[in-house]
Amino acid sequence: MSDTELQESTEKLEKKPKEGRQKRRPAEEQRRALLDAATQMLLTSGPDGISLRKLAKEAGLTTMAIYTQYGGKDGVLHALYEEAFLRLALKQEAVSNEGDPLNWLRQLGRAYRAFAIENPAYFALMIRITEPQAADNAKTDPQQPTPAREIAAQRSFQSLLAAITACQEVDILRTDVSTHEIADALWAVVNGLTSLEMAGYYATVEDAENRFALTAGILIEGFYSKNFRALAEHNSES
Amino acid sequence: MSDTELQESTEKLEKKPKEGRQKRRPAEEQRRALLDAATQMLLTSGPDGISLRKLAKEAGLTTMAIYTQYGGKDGVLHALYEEAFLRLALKQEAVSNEGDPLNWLRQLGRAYRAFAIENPAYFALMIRITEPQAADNAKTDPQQPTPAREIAAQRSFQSLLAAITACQEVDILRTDVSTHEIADALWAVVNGLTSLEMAGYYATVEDAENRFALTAGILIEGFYSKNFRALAEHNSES
DNA sequence: GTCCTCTTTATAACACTGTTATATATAAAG
DNA sequence: CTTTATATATAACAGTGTTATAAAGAGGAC
Repeated sequence: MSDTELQESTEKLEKKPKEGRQKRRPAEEQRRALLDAATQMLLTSGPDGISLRKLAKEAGLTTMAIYTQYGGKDGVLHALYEEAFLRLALKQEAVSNEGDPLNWLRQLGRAYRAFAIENPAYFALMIRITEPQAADNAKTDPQQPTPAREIAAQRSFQSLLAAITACQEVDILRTDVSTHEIADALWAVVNGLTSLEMAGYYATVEDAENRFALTAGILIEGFYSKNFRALAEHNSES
Repeated sequence: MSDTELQESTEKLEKKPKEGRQKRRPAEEQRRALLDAATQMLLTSGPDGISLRKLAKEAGLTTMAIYTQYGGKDGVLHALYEEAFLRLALKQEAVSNEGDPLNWLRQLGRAYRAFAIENPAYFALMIRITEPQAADNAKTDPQQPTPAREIAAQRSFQSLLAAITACQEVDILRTDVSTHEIADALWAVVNGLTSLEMAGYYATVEDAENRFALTAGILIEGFYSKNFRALAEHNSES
């Protein structure tokens, strides 16, 4: 399954720089038409609502075209994954990185949550990647802890790393913990909170916002450097 | 879908105290045989590996028996959900609540992670409950933020609430934040960290353990009361 | 016990799903 | 132009969950 994805990915990468013109007239057009239909189907019916037959009918093609273009359903979902992570990365990069780096970091967390709220279908798809597979992975190769599809997610992680680094450079955040460790912690918490909210765990939106602000806020404060912590406490007392 | 579950649940509750003997000879036996087969199928093949036809064949029954006993596949999964949360609750309650309440709280978090590692299939099923449904929920009733199946999860939440309350009573944890708010924060973080670990996000088990200890530790410290924080800092300096 | 009623069966059909053979048509290469 | 390889369309395959429908069983009424 994952082998097929990797083959299809490398195959695509090898073909593109080879020759400018594809085999049949509308080859790239088919890919786009297919992906557009899949995107609309995802947004309206969710990840489970995507069917190959409906997809082919919607795009005006046969089922086989999906296999030649994407290698099957997994390939289509994989392409949607990439689109989702790309959109998230763009939203993260749209956050202003000028001024207070701590504010930048906080805005990144809020942007993550906002992305999920604005694009619930994309977020559901992203979560499905990051889902425990239980005993199913016994069929696939047990190694490979970081799948190839995580590469798409790495880009949105760069913004987080940059913001944390900026905070560490001006002695807001601790430097005795690595940037990556802090990023992992913040990402795990923000993702966990957002997932629970999207799953309807919190009764109201206000509840979700409060829980998010409280938990994420406390975690960030936990990574404050000694000097900045003393400064923050001094300001809160005055 | 969820209506069927509720009907099946209440129907079962009304039938049981009515008369001791069921209609056909093996009625309760069928339920158990079905659920045992489903459990084994879950443990060996994961949540997606459960098929009604294979299930019926394994339990020596026809497909229809599943519908009369559980109302369909969702009913079977629902029963497995309950079993999973019951096992988790038992594991949580097995944690010693004597001695240091802060240690009790920490052990509860570790027990949650240990449960996931020991029962990956059950955990995958529990996560599937707590999964964003994206636009799919447009078909079901939009209200009802807390489904009936969460009742099963409430029991394991009680241990967490009790531990936090105990910590608040001896002035270890803050009391200006409600017990439930702290519990929500801790649960979100522990669940988020564990989900990522089970999804293979961390390269090694050591990495996962370190991230878990760091993040959960920092969050708990963030809920320390002023007196306890001062005490803890004093001890660490000596 | 007999009759009636109602639920549970068993068999099969229904409407799907993703995937894969296979033969035809089409494009590129020699 | 011929050959070769790829993409297509059609259809079949092996599944899935769910639902009609008719036969068989159990429970209560008389």
